[in-house]
Amino acid sequence: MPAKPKAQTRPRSADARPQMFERSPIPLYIQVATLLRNRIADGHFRPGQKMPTLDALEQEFGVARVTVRQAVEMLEKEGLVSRQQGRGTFVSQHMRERRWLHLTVDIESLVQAISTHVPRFIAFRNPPALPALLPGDGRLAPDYQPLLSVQYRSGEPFAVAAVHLERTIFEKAPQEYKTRTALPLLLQREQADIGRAQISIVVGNAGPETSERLRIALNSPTAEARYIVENRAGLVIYLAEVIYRGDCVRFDIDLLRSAPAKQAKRHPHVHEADGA
Amino acid sequence: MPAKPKAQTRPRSADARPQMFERSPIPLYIQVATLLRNRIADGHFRPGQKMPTLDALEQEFGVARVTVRQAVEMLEKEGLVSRQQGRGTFVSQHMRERRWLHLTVDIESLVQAISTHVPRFIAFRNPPALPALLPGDGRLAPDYQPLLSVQYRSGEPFAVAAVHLERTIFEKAPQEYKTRTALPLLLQREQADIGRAQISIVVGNAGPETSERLRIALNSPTAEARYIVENRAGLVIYLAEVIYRGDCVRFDIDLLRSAPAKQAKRHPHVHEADGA
DNA sequence: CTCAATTTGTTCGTATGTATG
DNA sequence: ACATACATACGAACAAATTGA
Repeated sequence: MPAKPKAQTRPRSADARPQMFERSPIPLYIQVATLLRNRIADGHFRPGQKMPTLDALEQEFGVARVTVRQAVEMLEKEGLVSRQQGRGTFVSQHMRERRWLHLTVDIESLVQAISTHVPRFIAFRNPPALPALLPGDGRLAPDYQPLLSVQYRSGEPFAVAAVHLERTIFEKAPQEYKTRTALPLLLQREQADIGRAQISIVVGNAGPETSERLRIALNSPTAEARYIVENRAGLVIYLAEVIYRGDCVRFDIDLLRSAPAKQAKRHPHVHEADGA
Repeated sequence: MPAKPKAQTRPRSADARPQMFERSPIPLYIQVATLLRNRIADGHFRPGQKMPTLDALEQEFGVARVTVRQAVEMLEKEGLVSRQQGRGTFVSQHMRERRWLHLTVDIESLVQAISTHVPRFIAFRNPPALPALLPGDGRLAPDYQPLLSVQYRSGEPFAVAAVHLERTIFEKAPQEYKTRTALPLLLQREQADIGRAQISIVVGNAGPETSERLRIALNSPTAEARYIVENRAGLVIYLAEVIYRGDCVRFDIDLLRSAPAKQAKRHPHVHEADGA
């Protein structure tokens, strides 16, 4: 045997990742696939267009040919591209509009949007915990009715809602609250006594139950919206955590309070009384 | 000797994942680590408390001992837990408050919050593309000045901003716009002529440049906020895409846009929880 | 002090997945 | 397609430290 039958191949430790990918533990080919998928989604690659050659991609990302090939293979299985020997890889579809859920965040628009959603209520044994209060929030009532539901749109689940409704308000119309979305009902029935309504939005990641119910991967990104409604006395009468799939939702917020005429009946807060 | 010392070992194809983890291509031990980290973050496991034994976790998640051990090892390297042979694993710190950037989304609060941020401007060759307009947006001006910056907080980058400022407005005070955050300046200088201001927020994932600039993993979740400001004639004078780290930001929105003067008293504009 | 139970640490063998050239 | 290297994951057995009886 010669000293070096195939010379100094020096497989660079097989996984010394290119800089670009180094911060992520996710398999390389999946990261590459995600990059390419994003380029299709944002129109960088358009339907019918030829994708860069394997060589080009290999060059650009600094990965092995097999790796980028594996990535393209994923996209083909998803139906996003089609490959042809000798010709190249072509973008087949425009990705269907991902962010189809547009929530305009003011009270009327929101209520209107929410009323069109279809909730399926879920039985539970251990009632879900109340979301934590933030500084500036009002005080808690002694008892809340929990209501768990999954929101569907054409058969696909897109959000899970864990609602906590102040007990006495729930008791006023339990059958309604148990079958319909609570927020529109609440605002309709208690309109005169609403003192404060706020949403807080964070980017989260799906836990085991959520990922199961939304049929998404564990820890995939979500938008968590925490709704809080207080009456004029500063009592929290509604506290909900709604977890949306991160990839389908958009929140639109008007920065200038374009106060429609209706909002003229707004009532000022009276929080000074209880030492805010 | 019992009948089956090692019996039917049947190594179940080495990676036939338990149901719970099946939807994710991420290595198992990292998924488990994330679950445990979340439990520490949300107070399910408290500082000083003993974590479940390896055996228990192994049982709960249906993974091998070595795997769960690898997960705990990650947490130890992060300084979240400490392990002692023969005793167990203990939660060492309360996780520092992750979401320290609280953006109250109304124009005054937002401007005030943004003015405290420290931008470092970035040179660029290819000017960044204009974010896409949405239905309902105004019309575009013929020319915009792009401004790229990274926002820092105690040395850590938390957002990248790609601002497009209408050319003639930029030319009125180029030096100022090149050194300070544009939005507060703009609203101050053009206050009388603002016709519309809106934010749209989506959950996104960091592309190559963003992940590099924010020093986060490629494709890790982000909050993308698209700011648009139009003058009274419906001309888009400011269009910005700000990409925040997904794990540090919270958006607070008042649904009842009540009178700003009083609101200011109750909600401090930005409360930044102690970062360190 | 010893013993046993508990709990983490270590190692082996095997199978498969990822990534390179 | 192949040879190579390393990472991931499994199951099992054993070693070492801690605790309490």
